[in-house]
Amino acid sequence: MSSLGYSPNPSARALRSNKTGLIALIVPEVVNPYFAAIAHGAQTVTRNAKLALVLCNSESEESIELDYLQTLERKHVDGVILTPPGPHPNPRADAEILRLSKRGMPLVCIGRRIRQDEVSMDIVTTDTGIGTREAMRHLLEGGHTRIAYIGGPTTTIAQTRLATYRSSLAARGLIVDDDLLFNSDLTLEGGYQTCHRILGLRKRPTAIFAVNDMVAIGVMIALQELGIAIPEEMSVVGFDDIPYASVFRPTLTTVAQPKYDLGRLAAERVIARIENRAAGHEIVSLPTHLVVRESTLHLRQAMKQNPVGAGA
Amino acid sequence: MSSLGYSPNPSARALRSNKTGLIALIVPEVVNPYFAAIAHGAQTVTRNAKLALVLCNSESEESIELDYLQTLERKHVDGVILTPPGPHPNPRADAEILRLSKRGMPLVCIGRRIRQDEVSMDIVTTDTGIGTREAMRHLLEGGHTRIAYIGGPTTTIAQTRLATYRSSLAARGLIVDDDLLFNSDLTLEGGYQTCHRILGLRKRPTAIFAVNDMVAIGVMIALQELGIAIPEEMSVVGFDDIPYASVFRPTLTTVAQPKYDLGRLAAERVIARIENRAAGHEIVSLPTHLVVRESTLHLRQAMKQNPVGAGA
DNA sequence: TTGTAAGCGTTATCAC
DNA sequence: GTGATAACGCTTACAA
Repeated sequence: MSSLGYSPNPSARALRSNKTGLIALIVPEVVNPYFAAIAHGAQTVTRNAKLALVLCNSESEESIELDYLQTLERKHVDGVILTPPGPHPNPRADAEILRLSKRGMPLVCIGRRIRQDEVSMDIVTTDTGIGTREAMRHLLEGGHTRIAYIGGPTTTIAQTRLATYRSSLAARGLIVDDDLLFNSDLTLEGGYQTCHRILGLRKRPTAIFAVNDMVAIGVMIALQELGIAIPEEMSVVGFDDIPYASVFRPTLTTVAQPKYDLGRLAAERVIARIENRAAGHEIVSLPTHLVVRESTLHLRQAMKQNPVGAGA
Repeated sequence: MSSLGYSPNPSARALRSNKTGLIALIVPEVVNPYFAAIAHGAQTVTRNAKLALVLCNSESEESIELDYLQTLERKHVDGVILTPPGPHPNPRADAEILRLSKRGMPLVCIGRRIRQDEVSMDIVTTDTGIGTREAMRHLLEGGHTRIAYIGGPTTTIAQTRLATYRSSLAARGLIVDDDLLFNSDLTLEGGYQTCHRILGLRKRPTAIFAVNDMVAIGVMIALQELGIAIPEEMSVVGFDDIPYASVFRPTLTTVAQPKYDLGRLAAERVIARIENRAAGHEIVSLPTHLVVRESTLHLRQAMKQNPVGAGA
């Protein structure tokens, strides 16, 4: 019988069982190490489950993502993992996500929150607040009192971070100076330009907290060009801990996100839902933690060099 | 009829037509920006062709790659794109590749050469020799006479590079000092350690040519730790032009490879073969070019600072 | 030109 | 428990 190389025909099986064995992963840019790491995590899980991971790269374009959302259903994929599409929250795409989810498509979003009241939906995200607080404490204990914050597009996550920034300052009795709040897109160039705006301030900060490692590195490039010493004259903190963070000099202090696990858990969740073992929708939140490197003054150094808080 | 939302069932269609609409991409590590860029290129093409790209990450492990090679046939993918599996050429995997190809599976290899005499096979690769020669000319014109070469595992590509290194020196009447030839694995750490070995030489070189950007950056990290100025005391050149090359400081002079196009052309070739328009197997070679950045002395600088060739 | 029937390979069901 | 049969939805070939 099967002793001589028989293997079942997956198409026939798919036709009969209504299961294609395909899981789609939609990302804005595979080339971004953050999303590559998510893909890696998801791929490992699907491989072990003998499923195929279909890679969908939306090029950060709303129209392409929307197209995928529509096409994938027709392709009869068994499930979809969706990571947030670039900066701009997109109402049409959101509507499509809701539609898919309501039609019963196993669908897990990574790091994105659709309005919670409206839908129940599977979400895998990270504890942004905790990481942000840890980073702020690190800076505050380093003696900084004027800390610039570079935010990104106004997503739920971004709002959480900003709120934590504010409350961390308040908890120390410090006043939030709105002049120190900036916005940037999530690129190197964005960070570079924003840094120049920050340095134009009358009362310069002594530290910059960026929403993202790429932005933080853009900031550092600008600082280096201007001959401003990192961390002695300006400390910098990022978010994500992408590999660039430890390759750039000085190495970047950053809030690490468990990128690989984000992908892994999302895939596991999709599979659970496909196999119908999944008690309702759920939101999973993974821990973040601060990785202290060279771009910030450590407490002891700070005490030596900046007894009270570095002046501008 | 189709006016009200009908869409054909892909499984039934696949069963009938023996075409699943799936193309597999096997890479060692998606997280490596070189392979991520290839994936990006391939993905764009498959999207336009309304096909699905199945991502297979072998974790640089021979056993996993082998497993994919076997499983994908059973999954009835329409074609396979294969990028070289890490450092060690693997006879068993190579045998499987040949078997697949002979069984008529549309299969394109990126940057890897199976023994040419033995099989005809579709290959998309780059003009390593030309890029290497350009880089060597840049260094030689910069006044360098002692140039260390860090090679990787002995693949066909690596051999081409080394041969070009030798002939470039010979063309200038320079003698190849075998003490200046090193080997490293293709990682940051590999470059870091090899750099220490290079600096242990009695007669130090004034330039280092690394097989790969990650290795080159490892070299630069080691140099910086030891307080050796780049490029004044040591020039460094890499290969690939991954994004890290322009983010690291000093920015890295490197031979750019058209990574995205590698993926794009490979996908186009697979599709051509699937559609039976493909006149025999072919080898496509894409151009490479030198990107001069901060890690090497430019000609004019070199003349000022190193009239003849920097002494050790 | 339009319509009907058979078959792709699996799985599930039903009768034995 | 074992073995035949129907049905999944499409495609294509052939007949009307």
